Amino acid sequence: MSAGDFESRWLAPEVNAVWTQFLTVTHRLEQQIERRLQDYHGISHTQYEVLVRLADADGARLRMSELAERIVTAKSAATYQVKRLADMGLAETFKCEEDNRATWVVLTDAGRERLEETAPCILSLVRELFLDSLDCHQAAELTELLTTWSANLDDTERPVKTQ
Amino acid sequence: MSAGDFESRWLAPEVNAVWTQFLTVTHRLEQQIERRLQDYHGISHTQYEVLVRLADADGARLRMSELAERIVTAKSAATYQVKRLADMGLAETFKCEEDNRATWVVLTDAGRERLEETAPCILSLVRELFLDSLDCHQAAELTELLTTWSANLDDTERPVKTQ
DNA sequence: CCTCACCGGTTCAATTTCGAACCATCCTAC
DNA sequence: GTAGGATGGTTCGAAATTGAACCGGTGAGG
Repeated sequence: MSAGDFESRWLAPEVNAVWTQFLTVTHRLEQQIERRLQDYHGISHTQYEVLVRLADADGARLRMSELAERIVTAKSAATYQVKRLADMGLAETFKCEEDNRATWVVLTDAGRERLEETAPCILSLVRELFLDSLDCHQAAELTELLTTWSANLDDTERPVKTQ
Repeated sequence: MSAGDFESRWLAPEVNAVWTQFLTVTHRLEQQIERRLQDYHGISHTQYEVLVRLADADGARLRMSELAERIVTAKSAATYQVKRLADMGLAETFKCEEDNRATWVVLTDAGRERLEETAPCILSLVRELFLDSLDCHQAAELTELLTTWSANLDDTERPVKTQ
């Protein structure tokens, strides 16, 4: 087996270490956020993300599909979680007038309140674990990387039609 | 509301963008890996990770707890997935002689074969989506960041006893 | 030796996620 | 118009994950 062969089948040790550590760090990060959110605010990370995305949206409302895309889940998972949030009184749905197939998801007042209650706690954790470690230079570098990765993901998801 | 107050409750827009994009990118990355693994190799990402960690381990075996820690899941999830892999003939368990409570998880020959079959496909995806975008400088920078984050996670998980 | 706290694993119920199948609506081309 | 494909959502069943409860085994202190 040649060196080139090796490289194409497996990863060079240093590169492999980066990838492994990346997986580990992201999972542990998610885990600690999840735990904090559950313990202190009785809400899951996904549910929190829904609140955030709604609050960020124009008129605090989003079509179901758009929401699913923004929280990066299957549409069915979005349906499920929105129903759950509706039960808690934190979100509501109503029919879209322009397109009878579509449904709007809206943040309720209670939802916004809950978010404002929850955000500081969770954001301080994010700062502590993730953001405070970035100096200006690193933040810029990371932003660039994230943008590149994002573009890669787009390309792979909808493969380029090379005419 | 003062600027400082704002900063402590919410995130400055640029920083917020980094965090949001980080979440999005990591989720989409996981999703595409998962899909590729399922479609082409009928195995989940978690199961693949188990195979990888076992193959990396001394003697291709690991205690159940150690395995759970390395794939970053609850012990019960490790038990479940190992059972699943055992059903597929890709892993086996046996009692630990030194400690009657413990169980070893071992990679079988079939397991190693399956891994060698699967790895190139998935690693090429990881390269394409993630690794190839890193030049030397960025790789070094990312490694440093990952190490810092990892340390942060350690600290928060087992809070420092400040005497 | 006991006792008792801790540790390694498993079991269990509850929650969440996914994709496939499905329904209804929309829209374009004829 | 209307047929047929695409689009927005929901439903459903299967699989995975979690934490709590639990069971033995271990090992340190009395």
